[in-house]
Amino acid sequence: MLSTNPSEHRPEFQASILHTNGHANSHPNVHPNSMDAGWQRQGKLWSNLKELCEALRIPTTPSVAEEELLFQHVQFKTGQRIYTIGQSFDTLYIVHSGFLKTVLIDEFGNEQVLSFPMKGDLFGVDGIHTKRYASEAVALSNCDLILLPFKKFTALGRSHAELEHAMYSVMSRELVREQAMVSMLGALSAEARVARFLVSLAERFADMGYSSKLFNLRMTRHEIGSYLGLTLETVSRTLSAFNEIGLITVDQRSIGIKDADALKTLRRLPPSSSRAKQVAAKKARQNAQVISTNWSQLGTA
Amino acid sequence: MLSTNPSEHRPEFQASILHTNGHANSHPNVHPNSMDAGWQRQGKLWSNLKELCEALRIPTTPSVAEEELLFQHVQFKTGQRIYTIGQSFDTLYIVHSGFLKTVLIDEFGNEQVLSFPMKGDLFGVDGIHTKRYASEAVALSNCDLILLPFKKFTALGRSHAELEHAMYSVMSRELVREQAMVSMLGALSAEARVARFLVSLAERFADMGYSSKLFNLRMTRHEIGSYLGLTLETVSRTLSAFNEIGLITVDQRSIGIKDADALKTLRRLPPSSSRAKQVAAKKARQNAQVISTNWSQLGTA
DNA sequence: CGGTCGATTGAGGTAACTCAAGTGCGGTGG
DNA sequence: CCACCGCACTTGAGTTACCTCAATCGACCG
Repeated sequence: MLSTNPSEHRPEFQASILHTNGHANSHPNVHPNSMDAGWQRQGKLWSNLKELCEALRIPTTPSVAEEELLFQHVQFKTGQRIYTIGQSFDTLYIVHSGFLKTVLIDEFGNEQVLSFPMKGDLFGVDGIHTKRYASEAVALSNCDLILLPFKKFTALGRSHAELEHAMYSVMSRELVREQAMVSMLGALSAEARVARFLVSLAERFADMGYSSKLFNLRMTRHEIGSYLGLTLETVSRTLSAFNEIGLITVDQRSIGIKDADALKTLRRLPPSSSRAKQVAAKKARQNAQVISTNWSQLGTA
Repeated sequence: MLSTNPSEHRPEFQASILHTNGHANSHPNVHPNSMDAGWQRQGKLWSNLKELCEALRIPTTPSVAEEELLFQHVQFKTGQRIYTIGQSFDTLYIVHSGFLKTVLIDEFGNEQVLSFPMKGDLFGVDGIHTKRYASEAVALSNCDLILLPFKKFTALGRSHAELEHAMYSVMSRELVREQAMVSMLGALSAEARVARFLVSLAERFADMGYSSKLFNLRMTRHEIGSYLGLTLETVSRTLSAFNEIGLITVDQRSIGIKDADALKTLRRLPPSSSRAKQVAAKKARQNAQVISTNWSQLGTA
């Protein structure tokens, strides 16, 4: 069991993995509501099942609402690690507020960013299979996370049949996201990747109740590049190019979306594993004008 | 039951699939719905739970061995599609024999290969979330698949508690595989990707009881390229290069592994999102002992 | 035997990388 | 307070790894 001491508002129980110097760097940022205020007083350290389901955007049924099980929260400061590769797995995490990254680290110490979990996202799933985390999670801002011990997770599936499906669904969702990522890395140009990244971010901010037109990046160019399989210079140049074309405005970490539609459809000439022979050729003919239109959009740069 | 709903996306196509019966060229007029009674005796068309678990390499417990539930098999011939994108989801598939590919198809009809399922692999999982398959599966050879209706799948988790964990584990395994894929596409050179692909194939063949030193590719250069985010020409050139260096032998689809170790460690100068400098340095300071441990472990290689 | 398809190989182009210089911000110390 | 320094970011110039286009060749198949 976890430490069950709710009066402890500065959880040190994870100290073993958290020897990071805690510079309490509170971001000066555009928080419309509720975010940083989420864990106002030291009171809000636990959530019930209903709140957990709401966080994960899972439909709540009456039986769920009645469930009295409580789930502990835990706070992390910017730069702190939630878990490291190889660490023994026993709990999943749900982001209640804040921003994180999950990374893989290769044999040379190079980081590869895998995802940027934020409010409502579940992470830590990669630890289930081998009982050890396969990646590393780091807080990009102060974070409030809901702990979901894997044992509780599976038990929930058994006690609430309607939840079991949701469990699988959430994991399936993650898999689809990874597939989309693979597809992007395998087939899209640098500009298309950055464009899609921005659109995706905007949509996620919108889901969270923030502005999708103006927001602050929580990650560096280097981290974006790592996520997208590009160098930080390419990311920077691409953002500058989008800025010149008028698709966005850029000022350091602050991004303004000016032409979301153009960003969404931006593609450029199929650069890699494109050639799709018969079927592709047919459809390419049908869509010929679309491609050329996109070209001209971007070609004026 | 396999999608026998004529109002689905590709009614006639599905129907034709269902009529194909790998080993029995008779019964040209059999209805999909009437399979169970008629075909059971013609060889291995059903598996029990124990066999299913063995196929998935899941530990079998006594209670599993006693389970009398039967799971239907279905055969597909080379080139046939198992399901298509957007098709209503209700069953998962386990490869009993044969080779397949799963692909994503973009708006121009270009294929992006996501995986090459073979014996023991589970696929179709991406359909759980939206209730529609997010990808398309195609047989690269004649295949024998075990049908695992999702309802049965979840029910198994409930009736056999020890299986529930296995269910999540299998899905987690898939997720880790996708992560490795993302990492590869984001950070490795063309040669390293092809090398790792060959090593991975060799290991999977070994798992299946085949030779890991000499095997036939079941996919084209184009499909390999699509999978690895490369063009078919680059794949071909890289294989030729490996051949000249003596790492492998190549003759069309036939591959002989000559120096597995060299293939495994082949990397080349970190080509993309590598440079770990600042971020790594910062983290090194914060978590000095942890990181340096990792470095010393691997840096001396 | 011609037609199609997959694979190989060459020549040339270019998108993205590498290296490098320079800016601006934020923190720190004299 | 300002000088300094570290870090993230921008921007430029040169390089290269991979893509594109294209020709050739062999295997398979009706």
